[in-house]
Amino acid sequence: MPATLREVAERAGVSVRTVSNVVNDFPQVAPDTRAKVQRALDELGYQPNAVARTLRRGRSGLIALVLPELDVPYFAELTRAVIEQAAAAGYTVVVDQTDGDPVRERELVMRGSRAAMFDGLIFNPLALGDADLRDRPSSTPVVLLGERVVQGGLDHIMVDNVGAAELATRHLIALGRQRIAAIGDQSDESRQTGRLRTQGYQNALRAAGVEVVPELIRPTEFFHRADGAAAMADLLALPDPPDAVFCYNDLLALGALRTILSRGLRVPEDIALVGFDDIEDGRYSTPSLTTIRPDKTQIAKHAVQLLLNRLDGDQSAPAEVPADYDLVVRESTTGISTY
Amino acid sequence: MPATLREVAERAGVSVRTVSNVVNDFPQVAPDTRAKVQRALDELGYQPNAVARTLRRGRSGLIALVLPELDVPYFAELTRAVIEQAAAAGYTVVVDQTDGDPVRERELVMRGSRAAMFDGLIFNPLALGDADLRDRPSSTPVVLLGERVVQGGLDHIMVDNVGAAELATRHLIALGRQRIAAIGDQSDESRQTGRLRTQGYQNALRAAGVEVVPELIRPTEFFHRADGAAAMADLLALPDPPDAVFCYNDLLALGALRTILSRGLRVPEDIALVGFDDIEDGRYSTPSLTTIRPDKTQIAKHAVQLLLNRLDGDQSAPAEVPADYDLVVRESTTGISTY
DNA sequence: CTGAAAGCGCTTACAG
DNA sequence: CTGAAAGCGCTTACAG
Repeated sequence: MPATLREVAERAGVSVRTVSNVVNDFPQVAPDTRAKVQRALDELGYQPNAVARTLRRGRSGLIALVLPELDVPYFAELTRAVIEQAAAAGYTVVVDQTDGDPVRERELVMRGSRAAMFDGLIFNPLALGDADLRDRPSSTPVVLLGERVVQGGLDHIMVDNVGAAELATRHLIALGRQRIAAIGDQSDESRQTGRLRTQGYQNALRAAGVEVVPELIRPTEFFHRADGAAAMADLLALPDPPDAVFCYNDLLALGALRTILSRGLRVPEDIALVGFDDIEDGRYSTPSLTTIRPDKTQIAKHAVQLLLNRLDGDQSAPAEVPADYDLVVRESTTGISTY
Repeated sequence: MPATLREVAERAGVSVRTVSNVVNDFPQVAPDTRAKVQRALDELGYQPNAVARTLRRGRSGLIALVLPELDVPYFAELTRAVIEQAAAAGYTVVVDQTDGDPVRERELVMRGSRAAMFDGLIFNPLALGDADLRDRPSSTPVVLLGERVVQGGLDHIMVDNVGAAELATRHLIALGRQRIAAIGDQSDESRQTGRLRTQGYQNALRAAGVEVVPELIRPTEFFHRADGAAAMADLLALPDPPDAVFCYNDLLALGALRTILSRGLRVPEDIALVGFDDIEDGRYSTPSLTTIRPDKTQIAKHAVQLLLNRLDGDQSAPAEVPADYDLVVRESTTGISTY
């Protein structure tokens, strides 16, 4: 059992108030009282009880980051950025994973359960939408990440998926490709990302006068390597396979790359590839991956800042913050230069 | 402000005790009392205060997983496994990242700070060793992961690094390779992993009568792709480059692979490659990666089980649990079969 | 500069 | 089956 404040006070022959003053480094403590208390503190190896302190103060110093999947590199990299930003503000981040499961998302965000020890939440939903989030019983501030459209009056940071997908597709068009496929469309109403990127892809094709061919738009259930590999196999089985593919994230692109190379085809000579996310894997694949790079540091910075504002009592209208992105051109569209 | 138990009690015209009984689903509540209370609960949107509950109960239902780096795929994949195992036991896992920084490791594990709201800790140290962990002031149970040797009387799960490295190296020897390099040695006293794997590598070479060539053993600061790429470049600059490389993790191997391919060399024809960890990236690279596969599910299962035992008051001697592993042979040593 | 005491929001023996 | 009350370990206005 760790020592309590009262035990320290008894040992030092002072009141708990004075011990608390010393523990919290308050200035108005007489030097020799401080020394006496400090000795008792050391002897008993006192550690403040964080739970009691939180109950009393009304703040834990903890914020939760709730993400679909920690082992998706984009989220892992984003997590690193959020942890750094929060640490700079004196907050500790704890991370939780939902697998995009609506039940788990609801449980974590509605905080019915014991997860409710956090001062605030940064939440990237996959399944939950406007309706679910509208009347949370909790007053814990939430900042939303990602494309799930929520009009429910919560701060929200997202990349312009349509614009980014257009940019990626235009790049392939500019390369002179004519049969440009897309991997990652999602028919599921609750998954917005795929739909929005398909929209941008189609916009770009139409603007360039390139025909939109439905069979070149491949839906996937998830955005994992395996999905990309399978979708690419389907595309290669087409009578007239594509000469370029826009994959809705880098994991899909890496899966597609594996399939292409395993058939003895070349990237980008036979098929050019563009991904999305700029995860580290894509910088080290051969060929390296041309991709859309969302500014993860900026996303993290905004998310933490918005949350801190709310914690400070900011009552202003919910913010809709667009995150910057750009196109990073690498070997999967320009070719490998062996040196 | 969320409603409190007392407010619900007043509204329902009962005592807090009765409300608590309803909230916690205790059976001995009269049906109509229950209904009355339930109505008040619903009307006020009552959510129990998890902090107060934890203070009172002495348990939060939260366990912390403290890892060096979340964006290293091995740890991300391990995290998934731990979350699954803990969830099965009714615990929620929160994850924290130390970057192997001794200051952060100490802060989190010694729980000087507000992180101290967890019932238990699963900790993979990088910098902290025996001495540091010996006299923790806290009584929160800890289970250690990884190779950092700790005799301090804590439960500990680790893979046999020496044995696994021998297995990997023997595989390369069996392929007939003669100049087998190693990437990932660590001279730093506090980093055990590299040293142990080098030992296994050397054991295997000696047992096979292959000369140990110091210049073929490359130290790296971290176990990241960039380190592997740089170390491989050094090896290729040697007058007599290796014909095989054992990389101490898959990330190093993926970096090395990138360097090899970018020089126009072939894997495995010119240089065979073996990694360690079996991360998903290595299953989708071209060529796919031969690797040592630690049983991550088993590690997670043991870690959670050991922790639960301690939480249940288990006072037995600290356990040293070896984790299973095996060699997964893929294209980076056997060659790519295009189909 | 320090003490005695209230209270954060729960849970739970103790009565009845 | 339900109420009045103590207490988990802190922090902090209120006195002095």
